[in-house]
Amino acid sequence: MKLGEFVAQNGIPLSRTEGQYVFRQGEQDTSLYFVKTGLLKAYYLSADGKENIKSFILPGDHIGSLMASHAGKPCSFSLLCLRPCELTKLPFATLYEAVRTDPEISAAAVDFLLNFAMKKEIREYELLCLSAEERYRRLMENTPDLLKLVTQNEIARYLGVTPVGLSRIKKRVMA
Amino acid sequence: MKLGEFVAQNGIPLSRTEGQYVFRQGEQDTSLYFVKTGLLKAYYLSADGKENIKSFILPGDHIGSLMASHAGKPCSFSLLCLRPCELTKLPFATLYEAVRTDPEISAAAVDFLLNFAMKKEIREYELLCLSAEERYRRLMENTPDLLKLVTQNEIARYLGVTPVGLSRIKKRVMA
DNA sequence: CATGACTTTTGACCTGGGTTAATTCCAGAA
DNA sequence: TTCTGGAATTAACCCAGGTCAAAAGTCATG
Repeated sequence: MKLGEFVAQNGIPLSRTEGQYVFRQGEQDTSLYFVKTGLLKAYYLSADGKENIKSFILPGDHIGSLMASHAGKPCSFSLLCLRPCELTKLPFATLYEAVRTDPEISAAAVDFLLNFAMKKEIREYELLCLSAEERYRRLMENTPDLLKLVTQNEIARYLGVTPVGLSRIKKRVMA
Repeated sequence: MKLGEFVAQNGIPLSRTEGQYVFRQGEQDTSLYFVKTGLLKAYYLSADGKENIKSFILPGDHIGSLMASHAGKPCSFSLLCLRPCELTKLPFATLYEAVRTDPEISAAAVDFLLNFAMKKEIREYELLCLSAEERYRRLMENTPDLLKLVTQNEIARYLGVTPVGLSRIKKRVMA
């Protein structure tokens, strides 16, 4: 993919150890991050201290705060490394600039965004239409490997239930 | 916006009366629709007959099935007119072609998709992190006019609760 | 004014998942 | 092998919202 080359040439390598943040909710971070190795979680922290996990980010995936990069607002979520990570950091402005001047990059960006939008639609569908149990079943089918990489606590926060709730769902599903 | 011109020049005008479908879940429809006037709802129908409303589409908004247009799958939701509608239909392939050849269109498409992705992120956040009551409060604040355009039944299905549930939430919120 | 056909509200009851707190399970350190 | 601290399970209790069914609005039409 042409976009991959662009990122490799214009991005800045970045290492993070387990437990380090890439950025925190409320901060201003206008870069995109492409994951070479490692594992991260993007999560919202509510005013009353509840954590909700937006997504897990695996090698080959990418992440960044659209709110911060494109709308000039603070990041609405935090990005934390669950494993040591090798990332490539690309300032959003660099890509946005390239979109205006390089047609090939621009077309690649459109593809990139189309895929991104489709993923978001699927997640929206799952949250709107499926029960927590159905979401858990889907996760088991679609990304069973993820279940081994993160704690059940985190799976729960990703599915939109508490760890206690997920434990009950598991029992029910296995029976 | 440059994209608006492109749509006006390359799109096909389309009229629909209240109650007519633009496309139905399961069909193959690879066009984007830009709303001039009217009101539509995009909704999922589950196997057991439950309706969940993905979004309401107002004048100035746009809609289309990414799954169908970009991934070659059938539409995952239906698009129904709640009022007589004047639309502009633009085959996705036409736009996609233009993206490859016209840098200006391409850049506009990137902006378009960025805005789209941001909206999706907000909805994802609301569904993941907020209770039905909080979602209702937000809706009242952000788009109070919508409450007058559609039935409470439909508002409920948009918020992810039943009409009965919403009636109770309303009572609670007003008190 | 009366008649349907909705839409909304209410009531009774049920259930999935939240909350809190106590256990039980580990896996790694000593 | 034994500690120890976090992860997961279990139990008891609670509540938001679901379901079903009845009642009460609402409103266009004859």
